[in-house]
Amino acid sequence: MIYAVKTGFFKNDALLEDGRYQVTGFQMAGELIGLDGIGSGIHTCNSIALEDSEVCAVPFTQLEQLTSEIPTLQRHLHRIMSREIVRDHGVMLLLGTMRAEERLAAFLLNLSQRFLARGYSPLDFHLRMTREEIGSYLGLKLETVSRTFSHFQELGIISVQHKHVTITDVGRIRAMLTRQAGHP
Amino acid sequence: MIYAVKTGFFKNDALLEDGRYQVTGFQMAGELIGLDGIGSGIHTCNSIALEDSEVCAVPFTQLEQLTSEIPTLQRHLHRIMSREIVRDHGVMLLLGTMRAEERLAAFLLNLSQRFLARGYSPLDFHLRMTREEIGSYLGLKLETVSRTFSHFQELGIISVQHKHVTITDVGRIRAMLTRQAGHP
DNA sequence: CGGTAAATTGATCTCCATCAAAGATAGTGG
DNA sequence: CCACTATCTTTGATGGAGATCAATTTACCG
Repeated sequence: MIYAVKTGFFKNDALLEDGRYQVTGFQMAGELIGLDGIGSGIHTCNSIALEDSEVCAVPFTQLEQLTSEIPTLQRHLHRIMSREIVRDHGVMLLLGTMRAEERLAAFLLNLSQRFLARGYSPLDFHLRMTREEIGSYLGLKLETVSRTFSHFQELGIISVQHKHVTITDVGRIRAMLTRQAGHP
Repeated sequence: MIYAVKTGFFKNDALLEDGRYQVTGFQMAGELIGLDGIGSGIHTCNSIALEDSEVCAVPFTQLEQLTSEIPTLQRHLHRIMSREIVRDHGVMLLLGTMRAEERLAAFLLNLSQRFLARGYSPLDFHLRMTREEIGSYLGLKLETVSRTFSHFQELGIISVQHKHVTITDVGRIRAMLTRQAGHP
């Protein structure tokens, strides 16, 4: 099965045999869940709704039949899958090269853009996930996430009240992601 | 274009506008390069041969035509793409949750398995990439990679001479990846 | 209202990055 | 064949970002 999110908010996570666990992504309206199972039919990760949500479930077999009949759909599916691969590479870069503040800035900017694309305010939104889930996704501990939020607030870049975030200086957030030459 | 590696060894890397750089993977015989460009036709990363190599280039359009005609091929392509997504999630887990020794152990084990699958010795092989490239892939600095190699050697787990690695205790390497309960 | 989960904040420690220098290797040309 | 150079690797010393441990505080919900 593949699931298209109609409304709501999901988290995706991977669990290894040895107990290692990590949030691998968050999905909102219009995004697909379960691409990892195409072809093999076996999913390697779980998805959990973080609020009341609606999805549209599509069986793999049906999807593959449709795509062979409709070339446009096939191309569309390929585009979505390759976009997922590119997105994962972006997360790998984040996890491999960024420091805590850069990671959180990238995270907030990404959420902001996705809310904007859906007609919600890009500067004022409600986080559906906990600090721990954010930390897991960003490769940080929940305490570090909390501290970094506080620090951003001290700097006057954002205003946080628990799960409600208001971005007051998008420029500064963007600037955090533009690494200066010679920076560690 | 998609490239199927016939012989040789490649590294793949992503370069961001701000100069951030990371090796996103290594490919050997039988593996595909360029899956990120399917659908959009635009590649977001580079591939560099680390030794004399041969590839088979397949244009996207031709590939998509063939897959709509041959259902088995379509399913095969989907399987390969989703496997790439799953692989990326594995790297995300590595980058997000593992310490240096675990990362290098996972890296060596992965190489070992891939050499075995191709009929080469899984316990005795030649690294084609530099310490810096390994470090970039694993989210570590080259010095840390070198030190960790040395440490593994002191422990009697492997024997390293520059780019030649001999695994003398696979069990211990596997054990490093089986995180004990309560471990940091 | 209690009771539980989530978040904040502080103090300390650890792993890895950074800085620095020497040693090994392969490739080049005399 | 051997010096010569550029690149890669190893190893040591030091420092810093974030993890860990610990204690409140705040929100959430039956």
